Amino acid sequence: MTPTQLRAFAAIVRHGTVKAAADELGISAPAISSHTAALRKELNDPLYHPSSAGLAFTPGGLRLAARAQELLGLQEQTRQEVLAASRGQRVLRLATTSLFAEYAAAGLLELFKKRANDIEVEMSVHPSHRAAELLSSRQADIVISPMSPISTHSFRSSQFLRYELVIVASANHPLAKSRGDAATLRSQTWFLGPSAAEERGATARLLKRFAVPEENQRIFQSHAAAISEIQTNGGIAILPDFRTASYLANGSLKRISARGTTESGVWTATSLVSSQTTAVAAELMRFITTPRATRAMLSGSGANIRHFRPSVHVTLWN
Amino acid sequence: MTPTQLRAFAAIVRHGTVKAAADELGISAPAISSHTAALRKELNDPLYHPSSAGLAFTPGGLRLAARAQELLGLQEQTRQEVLAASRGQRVLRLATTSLFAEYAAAGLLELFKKRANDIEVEMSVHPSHRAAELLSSRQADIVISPMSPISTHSFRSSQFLRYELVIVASANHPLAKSRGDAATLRSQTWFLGPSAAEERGATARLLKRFAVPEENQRIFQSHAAAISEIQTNGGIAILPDFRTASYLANGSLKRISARGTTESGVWTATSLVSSQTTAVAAELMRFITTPRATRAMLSGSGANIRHFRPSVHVTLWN
DNA sequence: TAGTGACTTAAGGGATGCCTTAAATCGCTT
DNA sequence: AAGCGATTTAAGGCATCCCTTAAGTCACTA
Repeated sequence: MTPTQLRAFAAIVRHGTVKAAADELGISAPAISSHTAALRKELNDPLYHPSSAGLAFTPGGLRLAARAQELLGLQEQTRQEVLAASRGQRVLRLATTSLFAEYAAAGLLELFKKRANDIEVEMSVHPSHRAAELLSSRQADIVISPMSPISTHSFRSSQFLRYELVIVASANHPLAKSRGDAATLRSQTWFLGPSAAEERGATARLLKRFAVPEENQRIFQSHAAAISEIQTNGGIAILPDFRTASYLANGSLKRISARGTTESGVWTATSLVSSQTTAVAAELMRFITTPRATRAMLSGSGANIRHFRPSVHVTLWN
Repeated sequence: MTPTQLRAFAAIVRHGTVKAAADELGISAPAISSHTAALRKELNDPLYHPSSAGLAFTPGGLRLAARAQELLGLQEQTRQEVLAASRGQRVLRLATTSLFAEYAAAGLLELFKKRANDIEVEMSVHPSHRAAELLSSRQADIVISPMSPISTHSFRSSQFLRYELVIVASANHPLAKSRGDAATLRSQTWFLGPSAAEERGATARLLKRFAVPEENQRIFQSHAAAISEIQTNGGIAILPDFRTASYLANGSLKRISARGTTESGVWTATSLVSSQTTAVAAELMRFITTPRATRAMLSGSGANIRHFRPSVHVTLWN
C-alpha cells in the first residue's frame, strides 16, 4: 500500500475508468492496472470489476477509495506542516479528554494565544488511558486529563484544577424537591455527553455506582446538548460543579445531592520532561497553573471566530 | 514518504535512539539511517540530530513524528476495513454539516439502524461546499447539507426537511421585550456554534446581513454550548426553529423577530445515482423522506450508549 | 460472428529500494 | 589526546518497483 499505488487507485475512483486515470497520471493503462494488482493482492480483495455501467466497486474497494484519499491528503498535509515548522511556525499539540475540551479549553487557549500570537494550537480529544502513549510517541506535546500524575522519569505532570461532577435535573423535575435515593436515580433517564463513552472515567464511575442500566443512558454529541435536553425532556445529567453556578442562580437547573452523587477529579497537565519537549509546551505547563489561566478556564467564554477552525469529527454507530 | 520510511522514523521517535529502532524492526542501524536520509531529503529538514540528552528533534521532526504515527495507523485501519467489508460488514459513510450533525443526525441514524442492525455508520462533518467532491471521490456515500440539489446526471438529490434559523435570547434579555432594530442586534454579542465558521452557510448570511463585527462573535464547540451561554451571560444566539419549541414553552428563551431575523434552508440528501452507490445508501435515500424519519430528526433523542463511539475531534486555533 | 473497446496479464529493461558491512564523523569522557 | 559510543556516509549486491509494448480475455455490438 504505497503512495504510488494509492494515487493510482484514487485516480481510478475519481475518473471511473482505468484509461482516464492513466492519462491523468501520465502513464500507461497497464501501469495503473499493475498498481491495482498489487493492492488486490495485498488486501485480498478484487476492489472493482468492469460492468456495463462503468467500473463496479466492491464494498472493500469503496472503503479503500475513501481511505486512499485520506491517506494521500494526510501525507500532503504532513509535507506542508513540516515545511511550515522549518520556517518557524510554532505549534502546540494538545490532547485532552472530552469534558475539558468542551468546558475549559477554549478559555485557556484564547488567553494563551494572546501571549504569543503566532502559535497555532491543535487540540484533539482522546480517552485518558492513551495519555502516556500520545506523549511518548510525540503525537501530543501536552496531555490534559483527569488522572493522577504519571510517575515516571520521562514525564512531568502538574495538577492545576480540581473539580467535581454533580448530578443535576431541571427545576421542575420531581427529584429536584425530594432527595432521591439510589433506586430512584437508577430508574431515571440519564442524559450524557461524550465523556460517558469513556470506560474508566469519572462519569463511568458515577453510572456504575448507581448501576444505571444501559437503556436509561442517552448519549449526545456534547455535554451541553445533554444539559439542554434535560431542561425540556426531564431526566438527569452530569455537570462539572464550576459550570453549575449560573444555572442554579437563574433557577433553570437544580442539583441533586443524594449520597454518592458527586465524583471528584483533578485535571492534570502532563508533558515530556523539559529537555524533551518544545518551548511552547513548557510555556503552557508553566502558564496553566497561574490564577489567570484558572479564571479563563472557569469562565468558558468561547473562542474568537478568527481563531476557530472547523473540526474534523467522526462518529461511529455500530 | 513511503510506509517503510515512516515506520523507521516512528520507531526512532518511540525509542529515542537509532539503534533501538533498528533492533525493533530487525534491521541494521545504517538501514534505519538511510530511511531517515530519504525523508530528510524529501522534506528538506534535518528532522533530528544527536545531542547530549539523546536525540533532539527539530520542530519539523516533531510534526512528522505525530503524522507518521497517524499515517501508519490509518493505513492499518484501512487494511482492516477492507477486510471487514469483504466479509460482508456493511457501512454507510455520511457527511453532513455541523448543524445537521448536532441536531438531527442522532435521531435519524438510531432509527435507521433499527431497520438493519448490522450496519455501521460513519458520520463526518464538513463544510457544505465540499459536497460534490466528497461524493465523486467516494469519500462519502451520502452528503446532507442545506444546499440546492446538485443538478448533474451523476448525482441524485432529495430535499427532506425545511427549517428556519431564528434568533433567540434568554428570557430576561432586554431585547426579548422590545423589538430590536438592526443596529441593536449588531451591537449584541452573538454566541455561535461551529456552523458560523462556514463562510457560505445560512448562519454566515445572517451575520453578514446585520454586519455583526467579528469582535461580537463568540464561537463554541457546539451549538448547544452557545445556547447554554446566552441563558447565563446574555447575548443572542441562532437556533433552528424546530428546536425552539421546548425552550419557548418553558420560558427559558425568547425569540427575537425583528426584520430579517430568519434565514430558511432545506436540508438535502445527495448521493451518486443508484447504479453507482451502495445498497445501504440507496436505502437511506428512500428512508430519509418518510414521515417516521422526519419525526426522528425533529425529536433529537440522543443515541444509545452502545452505538456511540468516541469521536476524533481536532480543533485549530491560529 | 467478427469487431471494438476496456481491462488484465505477460515479458522485459532500466531504475530504485533496501539491506549489509566497512569506514568516517562527531561529541563526550577519561 | 585518545578512547568510546552513536550516528552517518559509502559501497555493493540483490530484490523489487515501475513503466513500456505486446498479447490475452471478456462483454457488448453491428
